Amino acid sequence: MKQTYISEIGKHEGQKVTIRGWLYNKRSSGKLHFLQVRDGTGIVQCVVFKGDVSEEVFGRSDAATQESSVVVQGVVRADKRSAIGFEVGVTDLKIVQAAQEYPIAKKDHGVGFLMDHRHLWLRSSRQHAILRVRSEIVKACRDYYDERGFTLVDAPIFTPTACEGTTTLFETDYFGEKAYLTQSGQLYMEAAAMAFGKVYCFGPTFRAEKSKTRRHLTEFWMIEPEVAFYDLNDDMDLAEDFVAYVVARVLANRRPELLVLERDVAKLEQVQKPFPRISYDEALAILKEHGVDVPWGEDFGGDEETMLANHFDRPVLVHRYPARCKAFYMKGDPEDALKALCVDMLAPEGYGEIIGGGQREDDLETLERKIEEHGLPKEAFEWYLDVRRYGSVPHAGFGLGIERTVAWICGLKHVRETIPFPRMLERLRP
RNA sequence: UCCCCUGUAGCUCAAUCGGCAGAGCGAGUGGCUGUUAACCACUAGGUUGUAGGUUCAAGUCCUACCGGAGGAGCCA
Repeated sequence: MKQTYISEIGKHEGQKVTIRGWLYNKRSSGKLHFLQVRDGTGIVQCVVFKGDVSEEVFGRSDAATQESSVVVQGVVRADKRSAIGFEVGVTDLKIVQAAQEYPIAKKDHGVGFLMDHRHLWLRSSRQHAILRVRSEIVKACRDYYDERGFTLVDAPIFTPTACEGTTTLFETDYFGEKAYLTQSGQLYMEAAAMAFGKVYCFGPTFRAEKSKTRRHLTEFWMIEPEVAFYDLNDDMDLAEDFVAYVVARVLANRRPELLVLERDVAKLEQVQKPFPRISYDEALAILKEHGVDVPWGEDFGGDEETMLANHFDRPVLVHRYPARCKAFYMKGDPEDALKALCVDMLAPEGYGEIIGGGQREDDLETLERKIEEHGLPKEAFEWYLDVRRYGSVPHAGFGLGIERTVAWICGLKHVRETIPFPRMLERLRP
């Protein structure tokens, strides 16, 4: 008999179906066994009544252990007591494999234990919901650019040089030469934008920073659009429209998962265009109102970002930071040489920076001077300078960190749950 | 790299002033025809992270190391 997925079970009321999955939990009451069976699309209660099945089937049901793989046959019936409105009256049960004693119990576990068992933790309903939201976010990101004439141009993972300095990169041996795992595809996207106009890349990036916070991973995913002939304002328009679109998609397609996560959906529904846009100088003024005095030229710490974000009910764009706390390729503000034409987007509710980007320096001589000022080896950037030698145009782009975005939309305390197998300062396995 | 907390049964935790290592969950056995982290009864389960030290006596105090957690800094 053909397999029926639990998500489709309501269409089969009164029919005999076959469900293949795993035993999520079991309760029993003498002659009745209540098997909670999950198949990846949902969980359904399968009721085994001693009077309805053979001695063998009832015995197998009695002996079935948590997370054993099973094939259940039975009749779908509506039941008001069920969370999904239906249950299955079992007629036959086969055990594909009888699971050993399952390490993850129904009650409390510490984070360390759960992270050690991440490969099994993925089966729990909460982790399941988070990764379904992540999947939707990734799809929404791709759809957004694909539907707007962008071309996906994948950036390399192995890179010969750092964007700026080598202290935060993972070094590898590349046939006797030093290579680094990429920390951004941006420089390659700039070259690609001059070929295709509108491009994006989406892939993993790596940072060897010894950061031990709820917002950091050593391996995380980033989507980086880059557009020829865009200035800073175009860039901010794009970032705002993009983030509003992604949030709307999750609200449209993943509400049940947000419910499982007990996310305050009203806060997400407020994420509508336009987003507030403030300059770095205005941000300093807001911080001062809250009694925090950041000297001009300093970057914001986590507390300051949270304070700024809490000032608004939706993501806020902060633009024109001091040039000295930004990368060499950022274009200087023509109205104030001390400032860069850059923008960060801070997520609400203390989730921090989810986007960083800006307009790039498009003048050859200025860029050469900046590379020198930053003490970077010019020969390594010759190919990048070529982009300015042959038909340079104003252009801009940004990078959005997927994990911080997932953490924000799901309302999670820590980014470690937003990626299937997180890589962190003290954690490489499983 | 720094600061702080922490390590006791498979898991989550308790153990008063340094004085008999205990509970819940999970597991096993038995019971129960509507359970929703089911419930009830019984059973098993321990080199208290490791190595030293102080003491009549250390899970408890001290030192070092190892693991875990939170925070800071770092962080296109």
